[in-house]
Amino acid sequence: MRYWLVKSDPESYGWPEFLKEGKTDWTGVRNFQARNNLQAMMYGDEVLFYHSQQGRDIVGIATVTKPAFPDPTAKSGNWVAVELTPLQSFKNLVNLEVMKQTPELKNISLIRQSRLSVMPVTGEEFAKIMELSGLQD
DNA sequence: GCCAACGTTGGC
DNA sequence: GCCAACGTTGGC
Repeated sequence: MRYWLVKSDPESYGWPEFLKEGKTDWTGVRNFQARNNLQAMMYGDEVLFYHSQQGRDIVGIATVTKPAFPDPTAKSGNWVAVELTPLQSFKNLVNLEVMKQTPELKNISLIRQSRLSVMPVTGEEFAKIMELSGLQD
């Protein structure tokens, strides 16, 4: 199983709406690197859900319930979407600033490549984030 | 609101 | 094919 992180501006789509809907198609990605990451996701992979712009926190974990399929919102081009389902809400939100101050997370893509919206997370990074969230996994 | 990072576009 | 201009994202 692999670990990932997706970003969303809570103003357009936040964790509470995601919980309410019960699942969502992660569409609209129009960046090749992010697209490649979506394509590499497999059923059951765990995905950290990060609120960009407002909060700047990882707020919970989702899981991939449908691997990559053609993005229905794309008018042209080879873009894909996945279906995500909420798995767990974090007890303690994990803030960007805290991650920056955590030595184990200094190489995390979230910090190194701030504009990428879908990115891989290592097992070690995932474990550390779980620890910071107050959930033991 | 500003600005840095960076991806994309278009002129040459 | 290079690179300047421009647009977008996201941290601050």
